[in-house]
Amino acid sequence: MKGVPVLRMSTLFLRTLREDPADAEVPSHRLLVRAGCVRRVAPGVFSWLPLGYRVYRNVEAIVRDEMDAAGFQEVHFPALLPREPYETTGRWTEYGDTLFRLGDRKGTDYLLGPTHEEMFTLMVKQEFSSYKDLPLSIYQIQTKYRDEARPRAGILRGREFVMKDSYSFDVDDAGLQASYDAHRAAYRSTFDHLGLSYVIVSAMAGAMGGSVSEEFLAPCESGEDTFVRCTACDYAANTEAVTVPAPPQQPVAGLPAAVVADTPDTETIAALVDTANSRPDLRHPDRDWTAADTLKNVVVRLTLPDGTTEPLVVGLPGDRDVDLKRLEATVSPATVAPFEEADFAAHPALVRGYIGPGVLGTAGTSGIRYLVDPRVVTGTSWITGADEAGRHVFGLVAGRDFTPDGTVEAAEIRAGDPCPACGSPLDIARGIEIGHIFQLGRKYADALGLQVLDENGDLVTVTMGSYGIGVSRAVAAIAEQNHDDRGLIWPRSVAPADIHIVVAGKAEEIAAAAEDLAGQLEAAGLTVLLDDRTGVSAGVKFNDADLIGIPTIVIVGKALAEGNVEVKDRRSGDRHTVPAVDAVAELVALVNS
RNA sequence: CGGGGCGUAGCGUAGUGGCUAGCGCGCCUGCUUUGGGAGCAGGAGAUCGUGGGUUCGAGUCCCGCCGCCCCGACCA
Repeated sequence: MKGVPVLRMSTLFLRTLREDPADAEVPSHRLLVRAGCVRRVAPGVFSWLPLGYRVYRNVEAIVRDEMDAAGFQEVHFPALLPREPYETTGRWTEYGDTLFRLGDRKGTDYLLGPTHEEMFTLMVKQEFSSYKDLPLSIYQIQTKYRDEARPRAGILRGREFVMKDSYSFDVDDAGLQASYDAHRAAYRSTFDHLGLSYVIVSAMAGAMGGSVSEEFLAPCESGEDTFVRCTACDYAANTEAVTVPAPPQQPVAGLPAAVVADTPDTETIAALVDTANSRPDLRHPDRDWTAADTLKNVVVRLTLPDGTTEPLVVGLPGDRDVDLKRLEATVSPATVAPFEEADFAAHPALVRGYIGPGVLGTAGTSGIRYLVDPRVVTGTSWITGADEAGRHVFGLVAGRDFTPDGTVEAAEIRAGDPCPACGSPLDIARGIEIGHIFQLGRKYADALGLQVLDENGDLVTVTMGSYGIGVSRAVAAIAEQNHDDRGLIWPRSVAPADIHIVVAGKAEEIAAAAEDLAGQLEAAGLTVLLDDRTGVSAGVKFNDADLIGIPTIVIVGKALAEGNVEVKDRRSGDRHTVPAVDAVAELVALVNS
């Protein structure tokens, strides 16, 4: 931001708050509100005030510059979109209540774009028809709308937000991989320049469709995504995308036959294990039974986008809970809900507390789809329900006594679980999703008929990638990672100004010296916030400066008597005196370093 | 979606069915102050989220709705 006039606190449209707003919990929300950066307008909808908007614009400019530098071309779509393209790809339905829908005066359906794959696909279809035109990567920076069930944490998860979304178009898989890699590299550079620390994790494509997908997560407590990181190798994944390593299959020959036992009042795993260990006829010959010896069968109700529902049973070791997010990610776009009384009433074959594989499976008597955890491999032996009240079966062997319809990744992931890549223990942490890159493949091109002629004159369907950066969310993520108990600490690259000058003292020479310094810094191309308020005590100004979080604070005050000013580093708190005549050179060097 | 908590001035809050809804911060005026959230005096600012109900009387009790925050969603 060269040549920007000095911002003056005396006239700035800003009111800082001395106390935390009562409705803000996470640090970024609290501090962005207190520092006068944003204000809430409606649930999940925020306005930007001057200081916050400067940060926002800096973030946006860095994103734009990086995209341009990578050779991607900027376009711009409307946020208000017609229904038809989204109907064609099925997302008018798949997006469900998350889609903001509206009608015009004639009753025609419109939507506010949650993301723009359809529009980009159609635009390329309209303009290009030859392989010679590809590869192509185009992007926009635009306001998106998603009617989130639960907006939260200020601008971390809003219903209106700004996203940079890119789309790549290639004739073949190798081209898609190259475009994907180019975006991945551009994203790394972007987040580096934004001053964010991040990890790249394997992810689930979800409703977006496609195969390969990675997320850029900014690790922090307030994050909504849980991810794992290997303590030994470089494996990292969203918990939704972690694949549980399957143990080797065991020979079934020689295993004892399954035995059904009366086990009254053992509707919970804990009660079942206690009973099994306390009864001589059920005891394990060598050791105590544990919950991991049981096969727990959890029933859920899937709701498909068209509103129809179907039951699904997930079988998993009894010491594990079902992670609904993981399950939902694998069955998307269907949603998952717990099975309720009415559901059990409709399926009498399911005996609560005693459900077992006996009746399960699409080929079983119940006809209910039965998927199991990858640990339930052929040859493993289980204690599980006998499908009769008060009875369990011991020694039921997978692959011999029952055959599930398939496996599913739905069990909770715990710290210490083995890494799927190397077997070392996994760590668990939380992060904010700041970027997501997908190899979409041909889902949208197929649905919308995006084809080009190849060098042989044959029509081929284009393969696509889609890539998003949460621009407004990045502002909040940066705030989450860069603050202390006194306020924000912006990275230099996005700070609302380069230098914050505090006029500490009422002497005219002090004000004049501060003005002079501000003018020189401005002339040198730095952006300056000058606290020139009169009648405001130095303490108030110092506190506001710490709250606002410009990385370098220059105090013009009592040191001026010796011809000095003080330069304070916001992050470290270190301060030192500098001869006023040398200040400009030092500050320019500091900012450009 | 479910459960819990909350909603009083720009912000933070007190208010136990009964007087003109109180306090701090912020804001305005004046004077004094001015290096880590100054002092004194005076002042403006509230349909107590909203709609209904109970009551002689409701910020206070009841119900609906809206909004905010937190937790939860399976234990077979």
